[in-house]
Formats: sequence, C-alpha cells, structure tokens
Amino acid sequence: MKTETQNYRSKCPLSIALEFIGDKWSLIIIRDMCLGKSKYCDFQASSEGIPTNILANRLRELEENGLLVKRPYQDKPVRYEYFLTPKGADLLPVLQQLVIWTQKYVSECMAPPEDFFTIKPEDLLNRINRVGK
Amino acid sequence: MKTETQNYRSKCPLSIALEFIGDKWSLIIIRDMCLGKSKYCDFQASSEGIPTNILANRLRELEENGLLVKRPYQDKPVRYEYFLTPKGADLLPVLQQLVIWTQKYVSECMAPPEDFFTIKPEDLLNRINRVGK
DNA sequence: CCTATCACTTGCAATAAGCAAGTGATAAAT
DNA sequence: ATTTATCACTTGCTTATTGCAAGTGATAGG
Repeated sequence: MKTETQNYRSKCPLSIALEFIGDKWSLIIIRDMCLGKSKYCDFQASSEGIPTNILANRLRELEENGLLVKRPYQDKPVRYEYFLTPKGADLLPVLQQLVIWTQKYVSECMAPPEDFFTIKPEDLLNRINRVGK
Repeated sequence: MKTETQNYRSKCPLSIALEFIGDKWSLIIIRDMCLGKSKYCDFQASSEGIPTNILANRLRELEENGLLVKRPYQDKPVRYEYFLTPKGADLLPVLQQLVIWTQKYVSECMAPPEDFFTIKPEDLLNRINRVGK
C-alpha cells in the first residue's frame, strides 16, 4: 500500500494502482463497503477472517489514500463508520471485472449478490447521508 | 498467490481472484505480456525493477495457476518464452479498469499505449503462433 | 462489582520481499 | 586457450509484512 505522497516505483498507471490496492485485503474491505457494510465489526465478520491489526492498518491506509472517509456514529467511546469516497467507489468496475474473471475460470466460487453487476459507483456514494444505523 | 489446488480462504469470487493476482507483481508481469513482452529479460527490464528471485517465482506460480505457458525458444541452454493463456489474457479488462481508475485519480501517471483500451483478450492469444522472437 | 462488547493496539513468530552475489551453460572476444 | 560477457536463474541474508493471540481502555448491562 501507498502511504506517503507521490513516490511511485514507476509512473505506469497499472503499477500505481497496485500500490494502492495491490494486496490481499484492501479490495476485500472495498467490496464489503460496496455491499453496504460500514463498521469495523462488519468487516471483521467477513468470511475471509481478516486479522484485526491488518484491518485497522488497512482502514487507516485507505483513508490516508483518500479511498474512504470515517465519521463518528457515537461518542463515549467514539466509534466510526467508514464510507467510500468517489475515488474508492470508482474501484467498483475493477471489482466487477475481477468477479467476471473468477466466475469464468473458477467453478467453486459462489455467485455475487443479484444486483452486483448493475450497480454503479455513484450508487455507493449517498449512503453517508442516510444517517448512520 | 494461490499455488496448491482448491483451498481458498472463502468462496467469494473477488477473494479468489486476489489469491491469484493480489500482490504487487503478478499483474505487472501480465501487463508486460499484454504489451508483447515474452522473455525473462524483457520482464526484468521493466521500470518497476522486479527482483529476479520474485520474477522467477511469479512466472512459476502464474504457470502453475494456468495464466501463462512457457515454450522453449532455444536449447543449449534451454530458454523459455512465456505466453498468456485465455485465462491470463482475460485479465486484460481488469487491467483496463485499473488504468482508467488511476488516470482519473493520479495525475502524475503516464498514458498507456495508444491501443491499450481497444485491444481485446483474444488479440493476445495468437502471439504464440508467430514463431519465436 | 463482575462480565461483556467494541475497536483497537501490542508482542511475537512465521512468511514473504528485496538486495546482492553466485551459478552453469554458452557464445564471443583476446 | 583464456578471458569476458550474457542469460536465466538460484542462494543467502536482511528487512518488512502477515497473521495469530492476547491485552487495553472505554463503556454498558446484570
């Protein structure tokens, strides 16, 4: 993951994209947010079983990289919900193509939710306005 | 990277895709093959500077996972060229979406080759028949 | 007061990445 | 014939990242 500003290994757009999301977990979190999840415990509950330290670390990095924002939904203690930014939501077409690929070549995979291929990045953005859970 | 057979952390198609290509280097190699590169030294020469041990390891894994095949182009000593399979070539739409994303959000990135968005996976497949080098 | 939950953080062992150097086969130059 | 060079790796070693388990602090409920 990229954290510090503008120091890419190359200027190839693919290579840069991989510095943002080229690991085993970042896109899993983005996926969960596409599916409507927003809280730490939601991400933790996913069937891949992300370790908690990696989850905390990735949420921080994804926020630093501008793919998501967090908003407190309670004080005492303060707890956050996480929402996709346009930059994060625009990874949806990437996810969709990855899912198409797996469905074509890996028979054991399960089907995505019914509307997964019809939703668009902008559909993911107003969730932050539907005040929190 | 996935190596051994059918033991995925979950059956989610996105998660499975990431077990194949969810790292910083595999898609760089696939990209180079999409751009017509086929030999070890070609991959090594790319501006990201892949370490040689990782390159050898990724070529082996990508082959084990059926994304590419290798074919000797000389004996004494035997040397191989690498070619995308349909399974590997069908990652092109994923690459294209990743490039679209970076171009939208990272101004410092360079432009891909002119025809990058018009080529199709099947265009990448007959290169193995245009006999070597 | 005891227990539990939630969102983390910390410690630590295991794995993977990254760098430099080495290897073996061969060809080309001296 | 010996040296030099190349190509495709492999090996060794150091550093960084992962992943598991356990701990922490704030709070709520019984």
